[in-house]
Amino acid sequence: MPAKSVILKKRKDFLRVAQGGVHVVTNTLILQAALSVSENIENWRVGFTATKKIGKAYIRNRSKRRLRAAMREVFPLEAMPRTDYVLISRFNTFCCPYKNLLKDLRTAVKKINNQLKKTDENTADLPD
RNA sequence: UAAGGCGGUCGGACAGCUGCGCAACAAAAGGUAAAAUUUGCUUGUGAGGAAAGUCCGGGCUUCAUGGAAACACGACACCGGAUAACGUCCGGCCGGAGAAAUCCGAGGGAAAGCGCCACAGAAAAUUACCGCCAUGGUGUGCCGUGGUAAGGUUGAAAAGGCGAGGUAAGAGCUCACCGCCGUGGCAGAAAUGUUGCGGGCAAGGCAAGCCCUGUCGGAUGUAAGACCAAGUUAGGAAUUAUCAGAGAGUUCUCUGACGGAGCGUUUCCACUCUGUUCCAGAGGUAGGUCGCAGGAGUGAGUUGGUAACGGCUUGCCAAAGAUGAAUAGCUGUCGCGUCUAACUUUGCUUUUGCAAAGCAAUGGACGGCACAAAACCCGGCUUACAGACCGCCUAAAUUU
RNA sequence: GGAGAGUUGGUAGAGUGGUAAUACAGCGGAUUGCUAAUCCGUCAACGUGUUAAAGCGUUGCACAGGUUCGAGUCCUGUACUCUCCG
Repeated sequence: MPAKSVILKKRKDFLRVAQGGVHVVTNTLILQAALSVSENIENWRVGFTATKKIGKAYIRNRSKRRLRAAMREVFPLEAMPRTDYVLISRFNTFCCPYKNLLKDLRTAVKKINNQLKKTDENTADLPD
């Protein structure tokens, strides 16, 4: 298990993941991911986003907190190293049952890992 | 009693497990040392009454500066006070609502000027269509001239109102009362109230139309601004360069004059900067550090004041300080709310039971269970807000 | 965090304080053997009315107040949308 998760903070990182990566949509959240560009980082990294569309400030804050709490339970078991994840909250992230949130996050992470592996193999096959 | 009004306080509580930001402390590695870094069964601490809207007023910041005058632009506007200041607050006046407590009001000027008042109506501000009266003519239908503004019609609004006198008919033409305007007395610090005298209607509404009068205001917002600083990039050309004097000694310095520039514009004064022109520059992008938490602060007592608020004494806070933004997630118990019953009440039935009503007690179910989260800091305003509690006031209604 | 603009039929989009234009789309009709194009009419909501209409009334310019005889327009507050500042 990695010692500590690294939180994404820079706008650049978010844009790179959103444009260059793959994404999975579930009922309660959206997950984006891309391989990390930095070679030094052994651990996975993760960022959280909530748009103004889903509500006012206190709703956005709590949505992100719940995502963070769910991440702590799920990611140590499921996440791949040297990968950047971005979790985006949806309308019902704020009010849905916590168990649903956990379940959705687990399935989303598994799916996205499979997709990442595929793309990784494809790029490896391509001749430089 | 229930109802209404005003002011104030609070804004779920406790426990467990897993976590977050900041500060302190300790340890680790590191190095001359320090900073930064990592770790911690360590310790402490961590959202609001509106943190919100960004609507006002300040502090603070930079813009190369201060003062005066005029102009422009904007805000405000009964009177007096409070305040650092305000469009805020307090007290009073006037107008309106209410039975009262109490509440509401952008509440200066329309006799400085301009503008607008659609349609309708004769006329929307020096007006006359129908009327009424007098008089002349006449074809006896009516027509002309003059007077008048009481009555009619329109409209949101019609030229003081109402009554009496008066008159050809009428009219503030005259008079009483009311209103209005001017002016004096008294009360008051003033707004204003009250009262006397005079005028004789001249003066319709709109200033949240332009405007006038008075008061106030430079712009900019912590993405201000200060500092450190990867990467990248860093002197050429033309022409000899205001005037006078002095020093040094061959392009510099000082003094004075002249020209130019200096926080909306113009002018003046002082002060400062600058001295041939053009391009490129004279560094500061990514990133980081500071700004960044104790100040017009607040509890209690006392004192001045009707009050807002001020003075004095004494206590409390220097431990929120983030920046894709911490203060949480889950579970349990209690509390709260809603619903419900095998619970309660009533009716029926010999009982079992059936039906209806209810949530005061008992049991159960459901529910993040008000509005909403600091983002430089204060004083206000505005808007959102489940529920709980406290104090004072009113007396229409009901009861005793 | 800060600064600024806007909101009018289904859509676009005018509108000096005095009757909510215009275009497109839609609907109905004319034209045609049929369609397109063209031309004419209609077109905010609700109520009333009628066999069906016409007509009549009320409310409508994001929402709520205010000024005014009268607000889409002027003033104040609220909500929402968009743009700019890195």
